[in-house]
Amino acid sequence: MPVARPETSDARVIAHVDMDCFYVQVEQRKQPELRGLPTAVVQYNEWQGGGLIAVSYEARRCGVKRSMRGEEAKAACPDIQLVQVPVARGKADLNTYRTAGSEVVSILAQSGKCERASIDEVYLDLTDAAESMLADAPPESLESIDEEALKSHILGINREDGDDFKESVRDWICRKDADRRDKLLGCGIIIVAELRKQVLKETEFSCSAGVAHNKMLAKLASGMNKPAQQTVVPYAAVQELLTSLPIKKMKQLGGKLGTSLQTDLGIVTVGDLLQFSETKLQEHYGINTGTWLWNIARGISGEEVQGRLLPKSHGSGKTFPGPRALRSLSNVQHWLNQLSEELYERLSSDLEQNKRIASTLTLHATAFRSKDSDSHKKFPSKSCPLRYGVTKVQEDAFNLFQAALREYMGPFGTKPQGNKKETWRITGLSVSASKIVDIPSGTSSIMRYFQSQSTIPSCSTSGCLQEHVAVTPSASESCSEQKSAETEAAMPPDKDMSITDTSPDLDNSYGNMDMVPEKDVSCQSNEATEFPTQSGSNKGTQTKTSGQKIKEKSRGMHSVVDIFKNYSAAPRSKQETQEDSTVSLTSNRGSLSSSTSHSSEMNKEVGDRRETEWGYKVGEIDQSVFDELPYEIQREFRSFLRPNKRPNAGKSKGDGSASSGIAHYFPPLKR
DNA sequence: ACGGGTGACACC
DNA sequence: TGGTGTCAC
Repeated sequence: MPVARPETSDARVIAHVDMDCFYVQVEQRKQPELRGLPTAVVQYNEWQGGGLIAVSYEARRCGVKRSMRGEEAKAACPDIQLVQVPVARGKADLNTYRTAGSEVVSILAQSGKCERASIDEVYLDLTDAAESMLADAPPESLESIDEEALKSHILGINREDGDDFKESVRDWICRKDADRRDKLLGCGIIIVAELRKQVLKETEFSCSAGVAHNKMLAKLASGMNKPAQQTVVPYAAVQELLTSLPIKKMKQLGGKLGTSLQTDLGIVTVGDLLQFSETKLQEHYGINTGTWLWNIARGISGEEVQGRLLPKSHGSGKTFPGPRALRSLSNVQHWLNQLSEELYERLSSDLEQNKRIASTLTLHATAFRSKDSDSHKKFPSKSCPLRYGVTKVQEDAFNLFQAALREYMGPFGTKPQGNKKETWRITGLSVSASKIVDIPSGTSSIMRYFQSQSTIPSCSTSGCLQEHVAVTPSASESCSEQKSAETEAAMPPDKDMSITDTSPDLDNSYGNMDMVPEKDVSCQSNEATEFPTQSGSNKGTQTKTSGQKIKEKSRGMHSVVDIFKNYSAAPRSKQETQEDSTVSLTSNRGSLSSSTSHSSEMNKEVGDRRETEWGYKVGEIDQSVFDELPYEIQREFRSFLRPNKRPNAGKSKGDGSASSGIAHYFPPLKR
């Protein structure tokens, strides 16, 4: 699965910045009295003291390790301070850590291309910055070198002898006869040291870093001297570093592939790997992975730093181990509601802070079937278009679950196999949102994407759009009677922490699956209109929530989601994919209310040519589709239609031309 | 059948 | 595609 990326010819300067026991630091910043004490962050304290997810270095010295239980940690290190992960909606809530991670990213993103690799890790491409420094103010010209930079570990430079190691570091950095690549790394050292100091100053978090010519080596280096230190891999040190390195230490080789290398080919160290020809490796692992392996054995990796500061998906999940497994639909629904709420909260802030909307909702679950044969059949994951609105996400998630459950339990209708009821247990649930696209920034997003519609070369005609949209799937093919009242009543106010599932189990049997209709059924959402499921393609997610919507879609309605999808498919004008370095922390750059004079001018244009220039008519977007828009977009849409009421109407001419004729197509704002 | 909750990515 | 599997922190 790793894929080979040949090294670019020019030497790059890549840094990997890794926060030291990040969750612990976040908690210690919140509670400074914990600083310096052996500390661990733990979640779910009920069972054996909860599971550790971060351990301070003081605690590590006591022998505490990640993946210990809280009680073990206490045994190993009686003084350890255990801090619990915040809990919301009955599940771990990692938002404080995400936010803290964003703080760091927004600092690190200032100096070059930046990739948020995980919640506490960042890659930086400092090539440009290093080259500039080399040109304008090379290290040898500086009268003093940053003290932090002088503390760097430079592979290949002996650091043991005495306390003049800083001198040797200085010498290395300033060597004027050095290879250009080394000079660039020398600049990188100084830049990274500076960045780390800035991170420490502005966030109080310490971090470690690796500086090298590619991501793989930088990543390797960042872990070599922790905490709060940085390590550099000069080109000349690569071979020595790698030859004795166990392959399992290399990223991507920590799992099955690494094991296979070891057991099938007898490869333990990268040096061993070096002995194998590229073709030999390809024979065993395919062309891509083979080449990739051959390359990394030589320290070659051309993987680029992706300019991405924001996640590409959001997910919310929870496991229900052993005795806590979910055994009833109503309990599953309850938890899906909780997960969906959290997910939606995060989607909302992504929209507000980053102006992005997600378009796909996916449900994952892990399950077991108690009786019966192939019990390791996987529970299928299912996805559908994401409709904005908490209850919509909740409904869709539940519908996806039911569709998947039917598939999982088999194509038998409502009858149990034999006389025993076949039962299921759910041990893990998660909902996630993906395919996140930027909304055209600033103001008038709606108009811009309308405009973009007419400029998309390949797929701008309404015919194409229509076809695309006509069968916009949603989660409700399996749309069951929601029986929400019943469910609500049946659901005990979350006593879930009790060891067993205490909720009623009435509906846990496939024999009782009448509430998960196999065939068509009337879909009772709020506006419940009856409709037939599409006959042939009973394939899971092919129908719309309401019959009304189906009808209207087939008349040529357009889903806003599709519009956005098409928009994002068009070449963006934005040159670099790197977002603003102001990420989320700086809570928002102008909410939609911050409009510009641009908008009024656009409005005028819009007023007259609405139906001719664009591939379709504004009025063709019906209410149900409108409802799928994120609330903020609805709001903007509305202001677009009624310029006089636009938030900063002051600047607008507000000719009102659109206000009467079109506005009635659109319902009151709904959340 | 506890390493939990999240994420990215390659493959088909 | 959407769905699956792997990997990592």
